[in-house]
Amino acid sequence: VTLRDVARRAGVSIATVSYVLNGRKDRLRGPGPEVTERVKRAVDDLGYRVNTSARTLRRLRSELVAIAYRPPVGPWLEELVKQTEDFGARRGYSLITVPVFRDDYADRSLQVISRGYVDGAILTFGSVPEAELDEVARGAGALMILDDERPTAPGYDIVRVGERRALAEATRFLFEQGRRRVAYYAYDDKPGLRYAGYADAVAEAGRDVDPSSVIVDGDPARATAALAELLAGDRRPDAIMCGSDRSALAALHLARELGLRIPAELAIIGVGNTGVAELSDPPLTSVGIPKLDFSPILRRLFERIDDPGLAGEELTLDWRLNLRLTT
Amino acid sequence: VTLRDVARRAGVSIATVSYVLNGRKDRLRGPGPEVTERVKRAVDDLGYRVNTSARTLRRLRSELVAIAYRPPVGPWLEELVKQTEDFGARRGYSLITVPVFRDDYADRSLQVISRGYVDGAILTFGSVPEAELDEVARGAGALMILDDERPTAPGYDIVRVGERRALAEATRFLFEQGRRRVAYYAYDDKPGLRYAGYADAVAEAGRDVDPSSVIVDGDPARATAALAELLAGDRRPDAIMCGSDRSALAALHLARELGLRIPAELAIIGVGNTGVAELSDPPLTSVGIPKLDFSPILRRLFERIDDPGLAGEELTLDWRLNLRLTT
DNA sequence: TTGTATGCGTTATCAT
DNA sequence: ATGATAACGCATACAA
Repeated sequence: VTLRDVARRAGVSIATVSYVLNGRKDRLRGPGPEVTERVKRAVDDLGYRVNTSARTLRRLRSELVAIAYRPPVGPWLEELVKQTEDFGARRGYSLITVPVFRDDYADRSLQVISRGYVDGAILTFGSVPEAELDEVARGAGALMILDDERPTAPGYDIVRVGERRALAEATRFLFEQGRRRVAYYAYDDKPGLRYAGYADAVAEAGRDVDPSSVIVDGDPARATAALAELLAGDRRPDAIMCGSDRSALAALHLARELGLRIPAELAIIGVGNTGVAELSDPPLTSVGIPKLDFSPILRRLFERIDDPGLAGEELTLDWRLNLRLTT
Repeated sequence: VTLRDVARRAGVSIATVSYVLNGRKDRLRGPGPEVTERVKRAVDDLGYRVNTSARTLRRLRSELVAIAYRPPVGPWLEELVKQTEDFGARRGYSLITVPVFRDDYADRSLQVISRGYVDGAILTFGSVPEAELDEVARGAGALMILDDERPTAPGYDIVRVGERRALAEATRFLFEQGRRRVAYYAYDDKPGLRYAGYADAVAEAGRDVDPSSVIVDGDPARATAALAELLAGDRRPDAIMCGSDRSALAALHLARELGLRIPAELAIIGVGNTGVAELSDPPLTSVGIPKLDFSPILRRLFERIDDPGLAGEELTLDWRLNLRLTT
């Protein structure tokens, strides 16, 4: 059922139906109340729904933004999604999210972005494989890329969080506290920027990274087992820099089971500064933005949707150390 | 840059360009290699990308499916998303997900589904407010609704899991084990079907629900505090039926901190039968489908995409009690 | 105030 | 084997 059907039924033209439903740029008021009434009834009777594709084709706007993400999701992403939904709704936009589980499907998953169906998109950390990014970017609408390393370019904006610097800073803090053996513990498949920041600080302190006190394992169960062994061993660390709040909470839990006094015998720092950090017992010191406020990013994204010609800008969402009771 | 630009550049008609890029219904082989080559180069040179809206308008297919969900997400949804991405990819489909945070934005969030832009959608539990469902359904393509209560209808399929029955069964199991005081513990804003199942079994056992041993609180921190108090009190339960695996793990944790022997002094059952249930220490008894396999649902969804006239069917994803070491 | 007619970019049909 | 052309459904400039 299309506009034509409605028009026929209401005894008016297609243009009038469209006018009633969406108004017109060149008119202030709508058609007369009697016509309006007839049209609206016809719409209801027939159960007319606008055809998104036709409208988008005509308007060159879909009023849709997307967030690409790579599972598993954490509270951080959830908050971004929520704020984007809020922010967009006020401007008449809807939000979809695009999960990217596997690199070999990534191009297909991202087509909805790379083929320009959405007016704007936020590509969160790790959601787009390096190899695909150019391809995605050249076909997309407004783009906001969350990435610490990728260089800026004219077509899009980039958001930095300074992971590496922030983790170095946190690790440095532990050394300055007088900690001697600072371990690293993360649920990652392989060491990344966060580990690099840790390693930076270790090197800066004039030490070598001790491989036996670095646990990087994508499988939480295996990682936990390794950590338990480390904590029970004779070269027990007196601090753990963790790759996430989740792993930090697990470490905290383990440490308490072993009866270690926190932070006296063992300091723990997480990453993300998610809500659970504040609520844990004891509250967890964590690296991250103090308050999850993405409005600068969203403002900029919608600016760019309105004006695609904007130069590429570098935004920043500074991560820093949020001290609580585990350090 | 459109097909016309490419055609001009390659010195062929737009029909030929389309032919090269997508084949034709009425031809088996493609155009000659020389033309093909010219067209492909023109496409590369100009950076042509198909316009999704135009294609969808013409084809009456977007090759997109959606999953609507209500945050927070659990492992269950993540697995569904992953399997859908896999399943769809084999059929040339991409997946988007539609988060629905707030009921007052729900209609807007769901527009991408209700306005028929996706060929099919899975509406997971709680993602669509009751009041919106008809509205969404009438505009959508193929629909699969995960819901235990909504009646079947000709336009879509419904998946039942039998939450209420399954929770009653689990609770009954606890009574049959000889447990006397079975508490209920959930991170929900208000009692729902799961609680109802618990209450059914309590009534069936000829008892009254003891309000002091029912903890239903959307805030995990508050809920945990309440449970701690309950477990420390003089009317300590000897079993806890939990509303999720997550809350069950928290209860398990708490119980162990209090030094309770599990399952001798306290039995715990979770819901979801997620991966963590198997991996916890001790492994958690949990209500859910034994293995997260959504292929029957997906098969049916795509069947319906191919043949929208199909009658409404009732699928089932039987939840049952998966016994492990906490009971 | 309402209607007519055009074009958005594609694909499918029919003609060459 | 390739091309011309007519829709797909909608929004708008322009005419009435």
